[in-house]
Amino acid sequence: MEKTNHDFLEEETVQEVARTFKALSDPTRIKILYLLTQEECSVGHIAQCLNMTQSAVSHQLSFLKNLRLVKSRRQGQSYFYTYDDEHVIGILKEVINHTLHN
Amino acid sequence: MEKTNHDFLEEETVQEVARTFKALSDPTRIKILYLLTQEECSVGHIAQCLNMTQSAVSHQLSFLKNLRLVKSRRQGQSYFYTYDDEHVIGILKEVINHTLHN
DNA sequence: ACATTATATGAACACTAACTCATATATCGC
DNA sequence: GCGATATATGAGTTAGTGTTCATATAATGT
Repeated sequence: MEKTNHDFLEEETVQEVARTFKALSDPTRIKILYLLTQEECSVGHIAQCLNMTQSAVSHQLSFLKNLRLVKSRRQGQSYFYTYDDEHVIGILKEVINHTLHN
Repeated sequence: MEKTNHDFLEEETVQEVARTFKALSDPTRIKILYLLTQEECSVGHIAQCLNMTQSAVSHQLSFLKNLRLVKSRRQGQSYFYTYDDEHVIGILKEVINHTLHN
């Protein structure tokens, strides 16, 4: 096929798609998001569940929040996080299931 | 929820899921895979279409081949690549469409 | 107001990843 | 066999990523 006959994605589109997948490409972030599919979690709870430092978890949460994949609400001294992108969570679950059944 | 009541993924599963998403997290690989959804391509053709060096494309193809996301056949001096994982291509298309319609 | 608890944030560090450059390998036409 | 073409591959470089450590911010209980 000639180059001119191909369908090319806009550079901006490619970048955005890459960003989405990148968010899901780290084991820690996968674990965090998977936890959040089960319940709203505080930072400390996540850290405890995943055996990670508070700081490491917080950094990743702020990463996910920038991409609007999670959101947070304050309650007293704690922040509670929930996922905020049904589509991305759906993709994650799909790949997890596919991986489990292979 | 108590930690013991959560559902945790096997470490191996998480790693594999992360690998899959990582494959899709780079703009170049996205472009290559998207091209391959349209037709079987030689390395040179891909390089020309994407304005990249032969070497850069070849490195990424070998990356994708290691994960069995693409396969190649030789024809004369050329190698022709096709995608080799319907599920991953499906995920890619889904995220592309979702990105386009937002 | 002060100590405590929970979280966020910035800097530094180690590790990884993608590209370039040079070169190796393999096929083709002659 | 030889030059030309197409691709693969290894080393080196540079940019990016995830963690730790130290510290800042903010709410709570006394």
